[in-house]
Amino acid sequence: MLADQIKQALHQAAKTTPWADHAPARAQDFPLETPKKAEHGHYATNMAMRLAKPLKRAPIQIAQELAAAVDTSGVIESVEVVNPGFINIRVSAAALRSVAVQTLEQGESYGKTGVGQGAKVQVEFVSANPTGPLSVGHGRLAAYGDSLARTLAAAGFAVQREFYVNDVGNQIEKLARSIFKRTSQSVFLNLRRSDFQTDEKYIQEFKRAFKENVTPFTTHFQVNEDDYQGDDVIAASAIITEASSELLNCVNINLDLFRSRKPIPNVDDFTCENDVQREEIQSLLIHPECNFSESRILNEFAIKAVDVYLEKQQNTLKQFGVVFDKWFRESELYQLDGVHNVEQVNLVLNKLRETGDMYEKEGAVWFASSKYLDEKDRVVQKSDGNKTYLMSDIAYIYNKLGVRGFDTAIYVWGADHHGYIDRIKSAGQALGFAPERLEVIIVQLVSIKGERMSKRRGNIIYLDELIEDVGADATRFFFLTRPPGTHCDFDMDLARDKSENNPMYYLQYVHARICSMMEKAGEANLAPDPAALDRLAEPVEMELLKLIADFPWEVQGAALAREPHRIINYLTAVAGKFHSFYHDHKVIQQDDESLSRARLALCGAVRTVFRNGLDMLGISAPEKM
RNA sequence: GCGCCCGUAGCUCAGUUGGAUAGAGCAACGGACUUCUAAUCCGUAGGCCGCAGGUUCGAAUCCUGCCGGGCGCGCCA
Repeated sequence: MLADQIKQALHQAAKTTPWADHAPARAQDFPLETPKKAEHGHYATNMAMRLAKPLKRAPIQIAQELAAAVDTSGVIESVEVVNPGFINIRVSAAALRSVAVQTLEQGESYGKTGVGQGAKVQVEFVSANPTGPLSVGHGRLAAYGDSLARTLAAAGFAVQREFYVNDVGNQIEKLARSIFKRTSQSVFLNLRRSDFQTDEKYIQEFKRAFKENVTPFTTHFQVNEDDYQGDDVIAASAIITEASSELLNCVNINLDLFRSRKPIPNVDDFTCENDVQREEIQSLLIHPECNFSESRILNEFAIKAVDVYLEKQQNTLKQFGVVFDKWFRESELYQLDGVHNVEQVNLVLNKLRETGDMYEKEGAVWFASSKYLDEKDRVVQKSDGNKTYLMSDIAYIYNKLGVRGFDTAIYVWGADHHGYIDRIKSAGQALGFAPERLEVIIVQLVSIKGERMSKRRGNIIYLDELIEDVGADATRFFFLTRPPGTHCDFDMDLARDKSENNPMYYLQYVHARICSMMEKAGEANLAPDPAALDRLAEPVEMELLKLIADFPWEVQGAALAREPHRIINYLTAVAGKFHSFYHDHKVIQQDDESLSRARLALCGAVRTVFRNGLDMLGISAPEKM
């Protein structure tokens, strides 16, 4: 890329100065910036000012020494030293023109660089609990994580996108119980989803019928504060029982038992010496006639519920253009490891016991996270024997960095999780991983402005509703236009706006405009011709070429800073320049074929930048608008 | 109370490891379509960069204190 060539040249020049040993060792570390003002050149370096202090010399002199040594016979056309010590660099027109040639040659791979050196990076994001639909907050996480992954891939990292599924624990049990209750209700009410045209109608009738049938039964199977109360549970219940008549049968039998007031045997009614005995009794309790027990039903519901919600989430994300490479289930960490014949959680637990990072106190097992970054120690195994989510998370780190060998694991979390950063990083350190291998990025929460449809469910809006309302492109655009750390006020009215008020079209329009122009050119038998590029001489054309040259540099910067929003800023700047150029200069000129071909080549390069840039954002590049 | 994040134009926000005269979009006002798409362009107006100190050649950016807003502080996930 052009910037690298400049750095090389400067690095080379620095070697011949009196202060050569103070210059950066590697060319890629040579400071270079792109000035805001055109009169400050194409590139600038503040090297001299940085060295003024260590060298105890006037920066302007250092700058002059460097400037004098720069080879101006290649891509650099001129260097200029300005107070207090800036060195402004201009690139030759030939070098700028060759940028367009490269862009057209490289096509979809233009913008890619090798800084990542193929390092294995995992981006874990969204990771919502499989207990409900995705919200708009998840949407921002999805848009950010996915664009970050695309940007990292373009910068030469080997990226894997992962979604962590919390499929064990209290939340899942709670969900299973809620679905079980809803299913019992539907059996009692004798309602079947298949008798209704849509889920909405079914849910509506379900709620109406339930209200009108208040019996002792309803007090037993009533959903309360401890249950998930959303309508999606009613739908999930229907989906599960439609797919499994066996399970529905069990619910039926359970209801019969309840009606006949036969007590449902429970393992807690017996005294158990130990877990083995407890399990034996549990298995004996399975009803002899129908081979079922309520806890078994709940277990079955839990497994199916996770599948149902996961599939829904996957569909929503797919509509959003986000596809994960791996859906990692927490339960995997509790499966026996074939090599050591022990659960991964216990493997890690024992490992940390040996290093003294885990200890027992008051019947629980604690992680000594305060030895590292945390303010206090945390429980990983409760006194009832159950592991906490933190234990899973610790084992998960080991799985990522130790077992699967990612060089870097990036966690993308919502702001409500920021309190866990210290403990998760502590865990990484306790396991012996270098701190920089575990990154946590906090994405601030989303609020909705101009929202009108929030009456039904308070302020909760689901991601699929948002996508349906404003479209996947606009949704992604508005989430990505801000850096992750800022609070996002989502302007529904603006996002929904299908007119020129919507800034997203400003970007897409560039692409559509060029496509349409290319079509016109084709009719006139004109094609882009890089060989004609030396016809380009207008200042605005050279500025456009310079911007095109910046693309790989911008992508690289966005990837390394984990800030994909920079691509939007960049594309907006290119769009402004392009629209301005388009307005002032006619591309297709019947009486000047070579100029037409040259400008078409320029436009083709701009189009490539937009295709690739929009792709990194996950926003479509329409050919017509 | 403690911790993290944020505070920039009327609104939503950029501002690249500290750099040159702080920028976009929306809203407002005034212009430009017989022309490759006006979903566009050109111009005007709009600012104690929350406040006060400090660090230095140089601060919106780094440090300290305060003010205002968001979030988090469980043997919950």
